[in-house]
Parts: sequence; C-alpha cells; structure tokens
Amino acid sequence: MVLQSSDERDESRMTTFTPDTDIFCDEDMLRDDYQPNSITARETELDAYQTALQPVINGAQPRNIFLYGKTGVGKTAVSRYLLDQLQRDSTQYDDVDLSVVWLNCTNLSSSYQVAVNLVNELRPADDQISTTGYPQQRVFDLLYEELDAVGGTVLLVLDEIDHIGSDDEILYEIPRARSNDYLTETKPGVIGISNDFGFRDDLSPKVKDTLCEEEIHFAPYNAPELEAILGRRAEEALYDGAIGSGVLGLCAGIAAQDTGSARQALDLLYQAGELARATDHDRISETNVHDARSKLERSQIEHGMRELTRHGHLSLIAMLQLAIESTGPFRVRNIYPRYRTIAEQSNIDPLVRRRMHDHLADLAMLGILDRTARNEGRSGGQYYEYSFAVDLDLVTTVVSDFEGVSLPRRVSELVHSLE
DNA sequence: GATCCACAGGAAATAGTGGCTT
DNA sequence: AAGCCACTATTTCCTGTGGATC
Repeated sequence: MVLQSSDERDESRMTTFTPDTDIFCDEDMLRDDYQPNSITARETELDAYQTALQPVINGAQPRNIFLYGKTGVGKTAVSRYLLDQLQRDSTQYDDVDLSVVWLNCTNLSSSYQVAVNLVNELRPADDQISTTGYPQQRVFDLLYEELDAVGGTVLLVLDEIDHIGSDDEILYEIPRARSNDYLTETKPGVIGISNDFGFRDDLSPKVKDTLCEEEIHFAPYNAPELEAILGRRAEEALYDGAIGSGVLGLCAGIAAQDTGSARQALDLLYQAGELARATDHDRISETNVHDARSKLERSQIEHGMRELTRHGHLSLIAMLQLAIESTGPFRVRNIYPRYRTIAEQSNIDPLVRRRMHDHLADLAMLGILDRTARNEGRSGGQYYEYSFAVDLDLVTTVVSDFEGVSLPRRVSELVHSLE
C-alpha cells in the first residue's frame, strides 16, 4: 500500500492533462462474489454450523442443515468458508471421503428441476440431460445413480432453496434415499440455504421432520458489524487515505437501516469509490456515498424495468402515457384501454384485463409503481390506484429502448425532448 | 343493518413449447 | 409419428370484500 501525500498529487495534477487518482488498489475485494479468507462478526453462527457438521468428520451419516437469513448476511460466505475447511480437514482422515456439490436454485421452481440440475452438476459437461421430458421418478433414479457413483459422504448445498416454493419432494427424497436402499455407497446430506423464514412453514410436515434437524439463523448485520466488515475489506481494497472520515460509518449505517446486508454496504462503498474516481478525487466523501446510494437505487429499478416481459413493458408504457397527460393516480379502468391501444398499435395481441392487472401488480412489487387500495363504498366499490414511484424521466429513458413496441406520440415526444 | 358497487384475486381450464420414449 | 411429461403464460369463471348509501 503506497501512500502519496495529497500535496504531491495536487502538484502533479496541475502539470499533467490526465490526473491520476488512486482510490482502489484491488477493487475486486469489494465485489460481492469475492470470497473472504476470514469471516467477520458471525462467530455464533460459525460455532453452530461447525457443530452441525461434526458427524461428517466422524464418518457418520451427515445431518441435514438449514440456514435462514436475508440476502447478504453471510450465509453463503460462511458456508463456503466452512466447507472448504471441512474438505481440507477431512483429507487427514483416511475413512472420510467428502464431496460437496453446490447448486444455486435461483431459477428453479420445482423439485424436478433441482433434481435435473443436480444430475447435470454431477455429470460431465458432455453428458447432460435435458430439463424436461422425463417423468419425475426417472430423474430421481438418475440422481441416485450419480450420487451412488460418487461414494463417501456427499453434501448437497442447495442455495436459495426457497425458490422451489411448495414443491419440496426432493427435500423429502434425498435424506431418506439411503434408508430406502436407493443408495448404498453414498451418505448424502442436504444443506439448504434460504432467504425466506416463511419457507420453513411452507414445507410439508414430513419434510420438516427430516430436514430441519439443524437450523441456523443468520440475523441481519447491525451497523457496527457492517463497519467492521467494511473496514477489513477496505484495508486491502482501497489505498490508505482514500476513505474520508465517516464514510465507512455512513455506508454501514445506511445498509444496516435498509437491509442489514453486507452486500449492500460493500456495493455502496464500491460505487462511492467509483464516483470519487470519476470526479478525480482521491478520497471518498460522504456526498459520494449518498450519490452512490441513489445511483444504486436507480439502477436497480432500471434493471427491474428492462427485465419485464413484453406485456409488462406495454403496461408500463400505458401508465407512462397517462402520467404524461395528466396527474395520477390511475386505476385499472383507465390504464387498461390505453394498454389495449398500445398493444394493437404494436401488433401484439392484448391480454385480458385480469392478466394485465397481474402485470401492474408486478410493477408495484418491483417498486416501480405505488399502489393504494381505495374503497368508495356502495356507489364506487373498491379498487386500486397506481402512480409512479420513480422519476418519469428515468422511466421514459428506459422505455425508449424497448424493442418491438410502438410508443404513443406523447411518450416519444418526451423521449426526444430528453435527448 | 341490509344492500350493493367495482373490483381483487383464487382456482381451474387451456394453449403452447420443448423434449423424451416407443 | 403419436403419446407422454413438465412447465409457463394465459384465459375463463367466479367468490369474496369494505364501506358509503339506502
């Protein structure tokens, strides 16, 4: 870590055309996929986790473990850290043969798909099976076959397992595969990682019994913990002196208040650093952090809008058109006809009102629209009112990139005026 | 207190896609 | 080629609801 005095640098800046500002020495350390080699502020969880994994070292049938906690509270990081350790330790014992299989279930909505992906995870890349077509039991059979071929103890880490929803068949099957004689060579263990506490209650009773032998809860980080984590990372990621006073505390404070997620805190610091660099400062200021925050919020919303389906886009444009013409809020009764018109002009078959309203509800859930329930009683009935929760200009900019839809006149006028 | 508005949103049926099996 | 299988997005049908009005 080399530190230039800021005076020296100011001088050099005056004499060169491209002033070189140094904020990051290794910015990768602030990315959320970076795997730290030590864990900060998760001692209790580590202890509990370690105890739960003890049977593996003893060569016994592993316990099933469930981790709960919001995103960015260290579930995955702790798991990686501990399982690496465990694998290293297990090589010391001849009779312990440990394999770990990771599967992120983010885009998997059923047990069937989890099973298929596990099989593919275990198979070589040139011998994958397709994600549809087989009967369910067939896929389970394939899975047992692959598992048994591995032998020893196999820990299946199912990250984001709550995405499979209520279809928890596979969580029931795997733990008992051995007692049902589907497996003879392999002792399987399931480690489920979930963002959603509610997932536990949605599990069918038979799964609860077997799977929830060990439950470890990860609480959101509080501000001091986040600051400790940031401090440790920043030490290596940023140059000394690149952090203005109060910056770490501010990042930690914002993140603690909002989500309690280390990821958010790290993102904030990283973005703030980028902003400082972009404005040729060699020190991150609190203003940078505040700006980073709104920038992150914007880009998250923007991403949400871009990822919508075609009809989501059409619904968004319909809302935008109304919002340009008059001040809201608007109800489905107003939005739907606009939506129909825009769809027809774009040569897309419009959806029925019922379905289109689902898309509006999606928009509200993503934080793009605000939704308020209204009830006007006998004469008016009850309905929802929608209005934009975000800047119209931002929406307009994003909307102008949509392909295959023709924008209403007022909307495209606004697009041009922004350019 | 009964009525009734205007809609929300659940549930089941249907369409359509991609892929396996025989 | 015909019959399955899983899955997603949608349509169709319908029941439920809170509160102003009768």
